[in-house]
Amino acid sequence: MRVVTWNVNSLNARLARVLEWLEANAPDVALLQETKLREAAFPTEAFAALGYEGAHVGQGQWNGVAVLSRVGIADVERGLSDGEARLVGATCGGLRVYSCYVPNGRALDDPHYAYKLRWLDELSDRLARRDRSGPLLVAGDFNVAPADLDVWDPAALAGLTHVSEPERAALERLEATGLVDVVRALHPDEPCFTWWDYRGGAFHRGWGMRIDLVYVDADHATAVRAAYVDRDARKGVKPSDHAPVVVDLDL
DNA sequence: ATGTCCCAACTTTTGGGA
Repeated sequence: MRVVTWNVNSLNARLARVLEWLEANAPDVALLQETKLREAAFPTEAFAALGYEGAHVGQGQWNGVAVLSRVGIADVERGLSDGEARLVGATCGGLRVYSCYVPNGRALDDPHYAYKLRWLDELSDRLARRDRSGPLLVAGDFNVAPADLDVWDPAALAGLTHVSEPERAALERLEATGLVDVVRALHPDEPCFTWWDYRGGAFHRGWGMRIDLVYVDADHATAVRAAYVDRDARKGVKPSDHAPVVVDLDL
């Protein structure tokens, strides 16, 4: 089974590129973030034409998460207690998946930063109580770089969000529910950046971060055959500022 | 590091968010 997670930064602006990518890479399940669409505006027919069913939690201008699947969608789970469109879960071909869009945090002294930490802890609490009878994959834009290897220059980011100790500790609590960061597990020494700012020529300068993560439950992490970032998708005309992260599993 | 992109709006330019 092939699963991809991708923060598309507006599904409206990115639809042609997303469809092209789906056709070329043929994932069984696609987890999208930042659709920025009302639920009524979700392009159900365009995805159906490629064989995908969708489950979308949208709120319009901001946020928005979706699951696309060509192996079935059941037991859709919508959101956390904050009411924002940042989490959707579903069971696709026997695999339980979650598409996550963690709050950005903005700055360490911003109320949005405390909200980010609370949101991650609520996600951890939810996953700690999960049904462990089948395989689980939790992925999305976590807006946290787990370690210094995951950023181009730790010194340049000191004092900013995405790299602070409390954010990293919140990710560690999530992992402690029994999850494995499979890109890092398969590539222990490569940065594997997933996001580059649109500004300042960041992509070409290599100023990136690994903030889009794929977690698989520890019992099934050994079923992962490949886990990689498609950085070519960050190139070309009207790219998202995030690249897709692909995982192939032999469940 | 902030040279961009995307959205909404009493839209033709600005402000908010990332």
